[in-house]
Amino acid sequence: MRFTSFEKLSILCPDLSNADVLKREFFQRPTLQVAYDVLGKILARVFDGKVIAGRIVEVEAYRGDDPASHAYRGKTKRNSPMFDEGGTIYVYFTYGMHYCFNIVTESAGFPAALLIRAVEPLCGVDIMKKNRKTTEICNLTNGPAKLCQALKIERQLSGKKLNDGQLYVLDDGFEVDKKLVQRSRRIGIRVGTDLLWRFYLKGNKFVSKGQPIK
DNA sequence: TTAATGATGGGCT
DNA sequence: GCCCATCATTAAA
Repeated sequence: MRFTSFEKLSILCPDLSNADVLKREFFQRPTLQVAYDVLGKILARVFDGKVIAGRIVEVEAYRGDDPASHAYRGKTKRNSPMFDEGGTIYVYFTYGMHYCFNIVTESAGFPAALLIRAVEPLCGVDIMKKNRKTTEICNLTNGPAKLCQALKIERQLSGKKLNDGQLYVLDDGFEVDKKLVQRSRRIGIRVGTDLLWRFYLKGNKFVSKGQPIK
């Protein structure tokens, strides 16, 4: 299945003109496996007739059996997308001002998701600069809330499906050097800090610095 | 280092 | 229902 829903794509985003949309089944697998495999894939937002996209370079896994997960205490209005099938979008609002974007994984009824923490800008950089109110490339998408701002990912997408007109995950054939995939503890949490469920591409300048181990 | 900023949800009545 | 600590962050100092 090709990413053909937007005709001007090849003009605006030459790198994506031949990219494949990842099948729903890609996300309906064990969360940690998806976390590993999704590094290097492309996150593409179609908004206002334009495409904004970046390559995924840092993710964190959150599972229902994990105390750091929003789904740990069961289903609520906010976290209900985490209980849907893999390939669903989960966006939450936090700290009174930020959105964070997650890709739901596993099968329906098994709550789990991947927090996308950083992408490397590929296209629509001028739009990203406008959305982020900065011209510094390296400050556009190097954080979970930053990339949401850059790609205009907001609450209304939560619960919707990927690859359905608004937000896509694509494979452009880019091969990740698997030796560069690193694991670490997750960032910004108070519980579940022992789990090495953060995955990132070593040396990529959009990846977070990380947190000291206490 | 800390303020910004408000939705969320757990605990209680 | 009400209360209020917490929060998968960011930018400024």
